[in-house]
Amino acid sequence: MGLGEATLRNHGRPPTVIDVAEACGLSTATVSRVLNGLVASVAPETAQRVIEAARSLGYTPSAIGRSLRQSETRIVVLLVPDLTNDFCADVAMSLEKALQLGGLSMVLCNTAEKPEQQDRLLADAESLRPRGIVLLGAMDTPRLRAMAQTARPFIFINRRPPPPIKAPYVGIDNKAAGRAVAAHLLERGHTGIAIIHGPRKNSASRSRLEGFLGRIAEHGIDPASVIQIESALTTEAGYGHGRELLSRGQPPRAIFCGNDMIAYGIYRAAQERGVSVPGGLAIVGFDDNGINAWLAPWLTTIRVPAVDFGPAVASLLNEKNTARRESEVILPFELTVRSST
Amino acid sequence: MGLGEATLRNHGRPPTVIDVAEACGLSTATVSRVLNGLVASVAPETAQRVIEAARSLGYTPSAIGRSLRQSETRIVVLLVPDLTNDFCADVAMSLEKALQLGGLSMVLCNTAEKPEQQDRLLADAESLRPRGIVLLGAMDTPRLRAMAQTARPFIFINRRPPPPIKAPYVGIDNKAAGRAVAAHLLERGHTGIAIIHGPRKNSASRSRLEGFLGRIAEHGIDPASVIQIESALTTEAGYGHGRELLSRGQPPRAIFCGNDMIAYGIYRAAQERGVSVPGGLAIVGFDDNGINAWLAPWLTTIRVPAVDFGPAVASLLNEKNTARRESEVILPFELTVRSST
DNA sequence: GAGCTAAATGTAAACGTTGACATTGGTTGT
DNA sequence: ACAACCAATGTCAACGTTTACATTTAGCTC
Repeated sequence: MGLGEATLRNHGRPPTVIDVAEACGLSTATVSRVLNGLVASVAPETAQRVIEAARSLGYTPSAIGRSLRQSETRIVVLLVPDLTNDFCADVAMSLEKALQLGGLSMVLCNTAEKPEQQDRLLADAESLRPRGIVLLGAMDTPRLRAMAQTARPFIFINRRPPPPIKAPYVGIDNKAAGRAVAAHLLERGHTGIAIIHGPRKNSASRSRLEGFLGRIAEHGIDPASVIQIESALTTEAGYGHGRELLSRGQPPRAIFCGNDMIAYGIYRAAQERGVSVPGGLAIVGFDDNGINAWLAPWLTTIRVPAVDFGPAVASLLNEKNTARRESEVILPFELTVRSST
Repeated sequence: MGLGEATLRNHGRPPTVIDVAEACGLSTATVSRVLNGLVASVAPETAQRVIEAARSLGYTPSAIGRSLRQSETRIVVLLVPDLTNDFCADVAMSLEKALQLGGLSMVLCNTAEKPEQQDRLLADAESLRPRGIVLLGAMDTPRLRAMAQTARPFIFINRRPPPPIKAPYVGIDNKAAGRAVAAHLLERGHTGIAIIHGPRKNSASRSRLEGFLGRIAEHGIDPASVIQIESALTTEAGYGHGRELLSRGQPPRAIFCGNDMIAYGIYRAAQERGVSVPGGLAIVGFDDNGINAWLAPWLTTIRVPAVDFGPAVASLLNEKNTARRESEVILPFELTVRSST
């Protein structure tokens, strides 16, 4: 049997194009042509012979060999800050799906919001020579700046590339979203407002804060009267800040959270202190995690179309000269009003 | 400047080990030795020269070249059925973390529980020549059987390898878990029991069902009186079955769900019909998603240590002869009793 | 100082694939 | 009959890295 033979000769390694060529008495070039669908210049019965030989040997082309020859892999690297965050998971899944359609594979790495880890992962990514590198929630690190000058396509999601770097961006209009939340809270007559936002280093957090405070100011309220807290984007952090805020002499009556996770934590803190929502405290989240529909049907939040991010990124990657293009895809958001405001 | 020179010569491609060798006037062998930490047989000042040249050129070794030479990549492929499921996300994240420590990268693919898609992805995975292939919730497909005979390490999570295949397995004792849930419900005096389980094709679902019914029978109840429903493991499916069950003339008074997602759906259906939990209906989930602590603090469920799966899988991958070894890692589960029972 | 050893470095082949170019043999046009 | 062409297939180099083996050099010993 051919299979045994090849296995033997290759010392346990998978069969190569040479094995297939020998098995069907043709050259490697012809085998390659057939297997890559260049059937135009191959006789039909020859093609058939190749296909049968490949099948009987259980041949699968080596992506390594192909990549080396073409000096290009079919891999895209995605860096996320936290996969347990629903939003990240949705983006990751939608990107993987979109890439699958184009025959690309996705390497997923978790930066855990740690700059050093991001740099380590960027180095690993670089050595993979991927088709592109996608950063969800990028941090401004030395290696990022260094690598951004490369020809390799970089795409930023949710947080814009740090200033000197020019690269495509996919996200929403965070400033407008911040304004929308402020407008909503003001319209409902809420005062005593607090905002628990993400790291100021991130363009997304900054823009939301800016939009939010801007709208507040327009309404004639002193933005300085708004309690501003910089926080990690986790339930635990939200819960901690919630307890602290609610134990103040004059606790806030409305809180705008950097994401839904924080909002969950705040909600828990409010419940524990017997503060009613929205009567005693209004809460607004951000992202509208898919699970909200089932488990947090009370949460007013900004719906971000996470599953649309993947296709948008994939199509940017397929464009020519993606690297140099400073294109932007701004996706629509939507204020989802529920009972927490 | 060296950088410009190399860039020019390579026509925009990243610098290679040859560029570095030329830049420091040494051979590629020496460069390779230094960069791979074989410092033992290289003079210290020579090593320094190499390192500086590499740095000034911005050299990053190509994983492709290395892989080709060593006919082995540093990639592990993980196939999951649904990344929006918290449990899958936790496993994926913990595996990625564990692999990172060993310098491995993780390619993540979504099978969406579709057999054809799993087979397509398995073919892609094979061509990547990964260090190992990890299947979370594997389906029994032709290609899986074919590939399992390969020397390449396969590891099964949560669902055992389909019978003829021998491969390492990481999971919990599903039968015991099923028994534990039954014991708990019986102890609380619940009758009129239903079970909404995952696909019967999967060993995990089957074992749970078996353990559950076994324990019921031991209690003197006819297992045939238990309503059994095979279902997809999603909130939507749970909600649908919940509505149907609760609209029956004699609705069940206790439901054991295949995972927490289904339980969320059931809960919603119960709320909508005004059925109290656990008074009118007891609900038990499975997995204990991390978000439960915050958003579903009412759900009695089996806690599966998702974040321990990654390290367990990683250590199996690092063992020698992983492929042939039929090892098993059975992780502990825990019945988390909350107010839904 | 010849002979030996060990340290430091160099040489070259191999990994699997593809595609530019070369070759073969047959067919058409004049 | 000869050139020109076309279709089908083959040859071979290149992609970037690592490593077995070869070579050089310096430091010893007797």
